[in-house]
Amino acid sequence: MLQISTKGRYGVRLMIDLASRYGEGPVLLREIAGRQGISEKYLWNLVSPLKNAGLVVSFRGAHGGYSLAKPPSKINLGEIMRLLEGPLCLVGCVEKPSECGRSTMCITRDVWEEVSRRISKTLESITLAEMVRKHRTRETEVSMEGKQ
Amino acid sequence: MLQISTKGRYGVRLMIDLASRYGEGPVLLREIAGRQGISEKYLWNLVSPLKNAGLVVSFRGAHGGYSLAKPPSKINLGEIMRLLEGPLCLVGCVEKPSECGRSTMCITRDVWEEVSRRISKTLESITLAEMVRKHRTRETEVSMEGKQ
DNA sequence: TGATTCTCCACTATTTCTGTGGAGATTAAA
DNA sequence: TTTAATCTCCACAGAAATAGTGGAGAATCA
Repeated sequence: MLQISTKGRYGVRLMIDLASRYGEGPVLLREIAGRQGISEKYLWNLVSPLKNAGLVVSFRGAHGGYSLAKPPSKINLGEIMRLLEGPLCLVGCVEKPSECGRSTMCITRDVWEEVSRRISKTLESITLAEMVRKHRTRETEVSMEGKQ
Repeated sequence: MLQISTKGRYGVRLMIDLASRYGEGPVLLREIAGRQGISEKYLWNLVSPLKNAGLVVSFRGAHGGYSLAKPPSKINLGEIMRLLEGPLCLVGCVEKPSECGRSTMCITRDVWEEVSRRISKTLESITLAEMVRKHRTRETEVSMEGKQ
């Protein structure tokens, strides 16, 4: 279906949640789970690869939790998606030259790679900082509307 | 994994195969299957929706087969992919406003829709005619190399 | 008539997705 | 030191999608 999975969707929301609390100390998975409506257990599956890749840091024990490892302006959606969804590639191009035996295939491959490049480029151009800023703007708009 | 399925990949190859024989009468599924290395049976699953959508026409009985319903220059990869992979949308956006209850979600949706738009635009800008032309160019290049 | 070819429904095996369970390790605070 | 909080990790499982097969039947041409 060419749809991204919940891993990518939830993972981005998780990171935006963390980004909007950057500098305020560790955030509990439980809190994020509550705010985002995702089970704490499942969240761990998402935060784990992000931690291994060095995008977030964890603190164990009481008053522990997770924080971004760098400022939100230094993290883009491309790296998050790549960690959670795998290579942002519409076909298994990098790893399997075997698929490329057919000449017709090679022509179509050019197309898939072009599209893949554009997806990567688009996602890499968006940082968590921008997402947080947009989010706050929208929140303000919504609360203003409510008062009219 | 953000990968397109064999439906889309094989389907495009199927259509390029038909396009490169446009005007030469019906083409047998069996021949396409042989050339493309795809089972005849599975090909039917791909050609069926393309026929229902009016992109190809079929001829039954002896000397039957399939042909493009329009010139290759009038068919683009976007419509083929949409028929075989479903809507070219990274999230279930059009059909489910229910998913949109969360405010954070809405911010991320903007991103997914932007990327989806770019994917559509890219694929819609490429016609079968161009693919066939590229294919022939590459074939020539390969045969030239072989003679040196 | 008979061979050819498309048409269509239904079925299955495999893989991926979307989670869940539970035991254990680590740490902060009382 | 004890206790509660919290992350860590492996394994399992149900559900859905993917990829592909089988076989009977209908239409057409020679």
